[in-house]
Amino acid sequence: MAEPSGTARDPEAVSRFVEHFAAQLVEAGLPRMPARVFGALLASDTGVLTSAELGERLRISPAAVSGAVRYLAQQHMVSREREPGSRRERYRVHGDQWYEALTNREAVIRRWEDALREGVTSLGADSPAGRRLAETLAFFEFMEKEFRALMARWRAEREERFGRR
Amino acid sequence: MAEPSGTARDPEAVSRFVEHFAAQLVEAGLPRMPARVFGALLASDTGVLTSAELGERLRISPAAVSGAVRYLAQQHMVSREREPGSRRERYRVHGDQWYEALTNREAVIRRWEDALREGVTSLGADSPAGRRLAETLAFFEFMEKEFRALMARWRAEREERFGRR
DNA sequence: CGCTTGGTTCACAAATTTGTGAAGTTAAGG
DNA sequence: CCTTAACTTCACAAATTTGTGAACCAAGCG
Repeated sequence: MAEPSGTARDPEAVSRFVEHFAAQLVEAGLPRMPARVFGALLASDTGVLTSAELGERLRISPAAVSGAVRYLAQQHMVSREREPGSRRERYRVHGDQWYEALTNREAVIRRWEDALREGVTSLGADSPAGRRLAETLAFFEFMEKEFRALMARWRAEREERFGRR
Repeated sequence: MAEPSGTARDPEAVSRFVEHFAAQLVEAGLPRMPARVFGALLASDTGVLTSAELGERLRISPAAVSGAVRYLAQQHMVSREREPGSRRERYRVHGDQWYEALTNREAVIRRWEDALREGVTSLGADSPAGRRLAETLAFFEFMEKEFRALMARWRAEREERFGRR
């Protein structure tokens, strides 16, 4: 009932991919369960799964699902949708949304910048250390600016190659 | 003896910056000790400190220093230098090196791409899930390519603003 | 050659994180 | 209203990670 029966795929193969991909995400710093849940969503045909489906596919408790999706939603890697007229909650990976979230660490970078600015003033802009911090700060500011342009270019290329969503 | 006495700074203020900045890095996924060590190096005037100096400033054991610098060196965030004719080991943050390492997750991305490619074949390039994975893969390939150009632009801007190293 | 200083490795205790079962909460459906 | 389905929250046990002291190693120096 989970997938439109159009494409019957080997669940073994799907699971192998999910676990392998999740392992890479874990290595990159994502907690284990969120990584697996994210992998399962990515590998689902519709890109939407309910909590129950996630728990079943990954063989984890409802509590684990709950924790994982809360984390992912906070990171903007999935969106939750309350299907009206039903108690089922559904989670979705948007084609765009998710990788923006992964790379877009905007908020994180912003806090680094704040800390660096604080450092420059408190160590003195004229001290050698102050200069090093200032340069680092300039780098992040540069990246922040350039990144917007880069994402815009991607959207253009994407639309051209995959069509609009 | 640690710093050239030219700029006498408030060690309190330095420590505050180090801890605050380290906290941000930790939040971004870096382990605690490496983050603190990195902060201490960033905030030092020369950008070079010995193990002993690091241990003293951060109030941590030699073992902790050893572990932290091993980690940082592996991530290419610091380089270790064996000062010839002395047993002292010195650790350095290069102006460039370090932020390239932080952003440049090249190896990580490469492994994501591999996992995604595997997924596309095993789920079928024509299935909806396969198409989603393919699009994700295309995104990372795009980023990888663009990122090189972006770094080149940064080096140019940097040289202009801060002079060559 | 030994002594001594600077670092590394190892085993372990402490702290943190993870995932679970069980109890609690909310709202649909009779 | 009362029942029940679908989560969520909580307390706790298990596993993992962290940082330390202690033993160990390597290289200058006398």
